[in-house]
Amino acid sequence: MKVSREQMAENRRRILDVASALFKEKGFEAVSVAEVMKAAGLTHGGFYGHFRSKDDLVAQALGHALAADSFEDGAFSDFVRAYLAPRHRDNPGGGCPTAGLAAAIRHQTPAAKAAMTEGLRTQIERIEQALPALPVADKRSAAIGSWAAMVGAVILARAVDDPQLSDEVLAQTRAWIDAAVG
Amino acid sequence: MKVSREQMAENRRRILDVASALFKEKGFEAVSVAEVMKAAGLTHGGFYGHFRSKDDLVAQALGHALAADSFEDGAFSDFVRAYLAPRHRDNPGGGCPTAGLAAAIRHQTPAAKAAMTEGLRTQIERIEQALPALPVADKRSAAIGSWAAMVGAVILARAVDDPQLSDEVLAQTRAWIDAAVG
DNA sequence: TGTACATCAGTGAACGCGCGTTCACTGATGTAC
DNA sequence: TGTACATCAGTGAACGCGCGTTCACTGATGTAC
Repeated sequence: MKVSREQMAENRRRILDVASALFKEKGFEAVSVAEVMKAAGLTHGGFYGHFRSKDDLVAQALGHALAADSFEDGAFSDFVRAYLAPRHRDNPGGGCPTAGLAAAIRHQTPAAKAAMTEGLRTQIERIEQALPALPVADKRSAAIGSWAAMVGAVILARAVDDPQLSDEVLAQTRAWIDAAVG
Repeated sequence: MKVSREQMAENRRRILDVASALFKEKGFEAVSVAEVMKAAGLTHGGFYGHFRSKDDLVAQALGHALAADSFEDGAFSDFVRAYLAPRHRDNPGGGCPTAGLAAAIRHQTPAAKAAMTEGLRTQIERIEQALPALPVADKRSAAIGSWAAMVGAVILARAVDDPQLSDEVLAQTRAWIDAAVG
C-alpha cells in the first residue's frame, strides 16, 4: 500500500542506514537485496521503487556512509587512539566505511569509486587540519601516510585470527604514528 | 582420462597459481571454480579431485600466494619504492596477496584466516630484519607501522578513480615512511 | 621385458539453490471538485 | 470541509541465471604376473 511522502523518505533513509551497516559488516556480495529490505522492515519487491539496481544501492550506501562518518573535531591523537582501538576493530558494521569497504571498491561500479574518491579527499583534508603545527609540505605527507597506516592496520588486525597479534598491530601502529606526528 | 602422478601434481600447482592470480585480481567471490579450472587448462568436474570445496581452494591458494610472495633481501627503501609504485598498484593479480586479499579474509574460513595470520607474522619479521639499525623496541613498531601504511596505501590507491590522487597517496606514503625509517 | 587388468585423474551433463530482478496486484494517500 | 477517484509505495509470487557441487563415464597409467 501507498505510504506518505515523508514515510517514503524515511524508508529510503532507513534502507541506506541498514545497507551501510550490513555492507560494512559482511561485504557487498554477501548481503542480498532481500536481506537489506527485511532489515529495514520492508519486503524485497519495493526495493526497485527506491533504487535502480543493487549496484545503485552500493554506490549510494557508500556515499551515505562516508558522509555520515564524521571525524569530530578533537585532537588528532584522540582520533588515532579511538580508530586503532579493539572496540573499532571488533565492530565493522558501526565503524569506518573506508576500513570496511575500501578494498572492495576496486570491484564496484564507477559511481562507487567516485564516492570513495570524494570520501578520501575529504578525509585527507580533515586530517591535515587536525594535525599539530607542521611545515605545510610535511602536513600533507603526514596526513596521507598516517591515514594509510590507520586503514591498513585495522584491515590487518581484522584479518588475523590471533588476538594477541591483532592487538599488537593496532598498538604498534598507534605508537608509530604518535612517534612520527608527535 | 587418468594422468601420471607428476602430471597431477603439476596440475594442482597450476590450479593454485592461476587461482591466486585470479583471486587477487577479481576477489574470491567473483572467481568461479569453473573459471579457475579453465584458466588452468582443465574442466570444472576434476576440481573436486584436488580440493574438498571452493573454500578449501581459497585457503590453500592464499597460503600458496603468501609463501610465494618472497621479499628479496635488499634494502628496505628499495622494497618500499617497488611496493608503492604505480606498477604494483596497477597489477593486483601479480602483486602482493596481502594488499589484494587481506580485507576479504574477514569473510573467509578459519583456515584462510590462519594462513593470513602466518603470512603476516612472517612479513613483520622480514621487515624487522631488513630495517636499518634501530633500537629493538622501535624496530618492531617501525616494521608493523610501515607495513600497515604500505598495505593501506596500495588499497586506497586502488580504490580511487582519480589517477592524480592515487599517485599522490603512493608518493606521500613513501615519503612519510622514508622520513620515519630514515 | 611383455601383457592383462584394476585404478583413478579428468570429462561434461545435470542437480539444486540463492540471487537480482520483474510484475500484477493492493490499498492508503492526496488531489480535484 | 467533505467526497470521489487517480496515483503510486509497498507486497509477494515468479522468472531466469550462474554458481558450487555431484556423478556416471572414459581412457591412460602403472602394477601384478
